[in-house]
Amino acid sequence: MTQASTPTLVTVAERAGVSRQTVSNVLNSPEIVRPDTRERVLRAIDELGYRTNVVARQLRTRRSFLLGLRMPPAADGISGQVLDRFLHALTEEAQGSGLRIMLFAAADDEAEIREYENLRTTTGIDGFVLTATHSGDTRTRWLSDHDIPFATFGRPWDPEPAGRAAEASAEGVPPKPGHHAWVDIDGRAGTRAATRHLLDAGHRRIAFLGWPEGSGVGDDRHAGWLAAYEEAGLEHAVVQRAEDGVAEGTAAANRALADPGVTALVCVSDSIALGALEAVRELARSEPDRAPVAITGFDDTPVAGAVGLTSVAQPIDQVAARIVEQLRAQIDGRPEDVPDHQVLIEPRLVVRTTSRTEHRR
Amino acid sequence: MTQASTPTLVTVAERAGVSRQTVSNVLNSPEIVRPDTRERVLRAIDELGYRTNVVARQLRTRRSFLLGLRMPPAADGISGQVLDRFLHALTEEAQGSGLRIMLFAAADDEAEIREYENLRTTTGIDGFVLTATHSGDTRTRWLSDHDIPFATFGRPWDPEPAGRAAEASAEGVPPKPGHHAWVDIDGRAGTRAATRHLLDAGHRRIAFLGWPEGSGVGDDRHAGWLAAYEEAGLEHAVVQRAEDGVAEGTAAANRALADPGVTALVCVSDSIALGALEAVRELARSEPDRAPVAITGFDDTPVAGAVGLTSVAQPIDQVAARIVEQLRAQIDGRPEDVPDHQVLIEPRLVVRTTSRTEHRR
DNA sequence: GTGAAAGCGCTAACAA
DNA sequence: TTGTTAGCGCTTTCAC
Repeated sequence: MTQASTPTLVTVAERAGVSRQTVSNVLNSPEIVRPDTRERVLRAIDELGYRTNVVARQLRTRRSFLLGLRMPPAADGISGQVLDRFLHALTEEAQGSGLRIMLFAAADDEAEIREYENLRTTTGIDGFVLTATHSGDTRTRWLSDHDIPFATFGRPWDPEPAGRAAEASAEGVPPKPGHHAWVDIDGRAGTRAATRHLLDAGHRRIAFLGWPEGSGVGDDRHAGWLAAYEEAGLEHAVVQRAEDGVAEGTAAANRALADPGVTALVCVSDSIALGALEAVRELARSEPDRAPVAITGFDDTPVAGAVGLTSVAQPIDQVAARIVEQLRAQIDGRPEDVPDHQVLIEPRLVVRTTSRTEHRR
Repeated sequence: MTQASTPTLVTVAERAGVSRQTVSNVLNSPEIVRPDTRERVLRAIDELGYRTNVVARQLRTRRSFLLGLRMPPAADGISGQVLDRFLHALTEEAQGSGLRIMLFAAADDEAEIREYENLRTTTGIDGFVLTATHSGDTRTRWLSDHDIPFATFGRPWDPEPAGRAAEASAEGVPPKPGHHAWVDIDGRAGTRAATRHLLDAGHRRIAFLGWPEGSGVGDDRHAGWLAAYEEAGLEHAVVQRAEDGVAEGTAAANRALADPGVTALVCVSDSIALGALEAVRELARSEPDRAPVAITGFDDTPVAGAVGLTSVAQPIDQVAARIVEQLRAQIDGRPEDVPDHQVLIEPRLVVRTTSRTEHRR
């Protein structure tokens, strides 16, 4: 009766002439085993091609080394690309740390929370990665309350809920508003760099093309433009707002360029910037005498590179790495080992042709 | 001693006053259990909030209901978006069929195969979804040889390996070259529709801007352009080839437009088409008298919608649905229940402004 | 340092 | 129809 099936701990143990848990020890606490025994066991493992069955281990240890991620609804915009890259980096980074990514779908936050519970009790998932945090996000609260490891790509955008925190601590519940692990890109720093870059080139009236007020990400980027102006001791110029999209960008740019003094546009996204590019081209055609208008985008999507758009690049790889790091520490029960629980990563300005027009007062 | 921990089959059994096995039966073969017992058990399940532990079940049944998917290297091009959408549709579709998607990373096909083996013996993954099939693909062969369920998004692009097939059958190995489950978009039909659309509008010299010869997908799309010309009984015009990319598209378009008779461009991808759009605009500026040039792209990416590019839309949702269907059948051991083992899905031409220029001979 | 026993939660086979 | 027995492959006490 040949042992044709895949080898188990017992198979290895028999071969090495030891007991089953000695093999287990060699695998999990090698330092506890005498060197020569260890050597013998390792050889048997190698000869048999033994691979540990993680399902069995999971049943025993209740740890799956699985991370759940909701596959967010396909973004219409060009900016959806960012998520794609994040997913890729995350998969790679997780794999490097012995974790796996499991995808799931959910229609909305409420459904997502239901799925957390489901995946947790059902497949024993160890933790979750959240994207697209927004103000009034109920997911982080739920996960915190249930002591489930998680980290978010994106800050908590809520204002500090002083009222609730006070109330909660009165009831003895630890107030932890937004005190979860998160990693985010410093959008403010990004647009500030872009705006400075344009100010340095001599531009004085730089319009900001943003999203409607109220989105955390959008407001953050707007703040960077403001900051650059304040730091330069200048008065800020025009702001135009629009939903994300190329056509919307064209319209917003046209409104901004109605002011004849405007010589540059800082855009909240590459989609908007692409639309602005269109508007600027049209302007160059209709008013050949007007000074060339510089443009910067945000996200550094492939299209930006393609059309020569100066843009703010998000170091997605870093984001993924830190998220995995934080999650791994939480899962291993040593969250204190990761000093930076909440990480803001500085983006990088990638200068291309659309901002290369020098201006002097 | 309260039962604070999550309920198990035993907990439910005790509550319902039956044996563990009966509860299991209620869950897995309800028709075998007497209605009133079933009712009682179900009530207990409900009251206790019991959820079956899939890990334990998996250990016993050796089935994980997990599908593996390699997260492909982030595509630089705009066309990468297609994959993003596929991933989303796949996740949703799989979830609807009780399957989950697990991601993994691999540097190349060889590493991917190693990971198949790894995931298989380690986490007991049930099957794999492959993307980006290409000629000389070793992955499908390996999976077939190991009897591992899988389905590919993309046809096998190899020529029928007559020699090897003959040799294999001589040795008694069933020759199954490319006889695995696959779903693909009919690229040929797509470009054919695009070309016809332009021919119907009166265009006669329609250039094809393609990728370098040798890629299955690219050649397939090229074939559609040829077919439309042949069906129309006309002689085909210019072909220009370039690597995928916006700048490359501009260059190729310029080469094609050097022929003054060319009035339309059928492009192999949206990236190329976007570049072509740029070239056509420039041309309109430099040679205002030349007839407007129509353009079509391929993939119907968000950018296409944004700039008004006529493009061929891939029904990704359908692809995902069929793939899950096939995989589910294989996993359940009833592959014969899915009649169409190999599915070619017809894409849809989305007409926008870039092809709206009417031409008469 | 090593081994024996127990059990994670479930289902497949058989017996009652 | 229902219950009993056994075991999936692993790790965690606890003796030795």
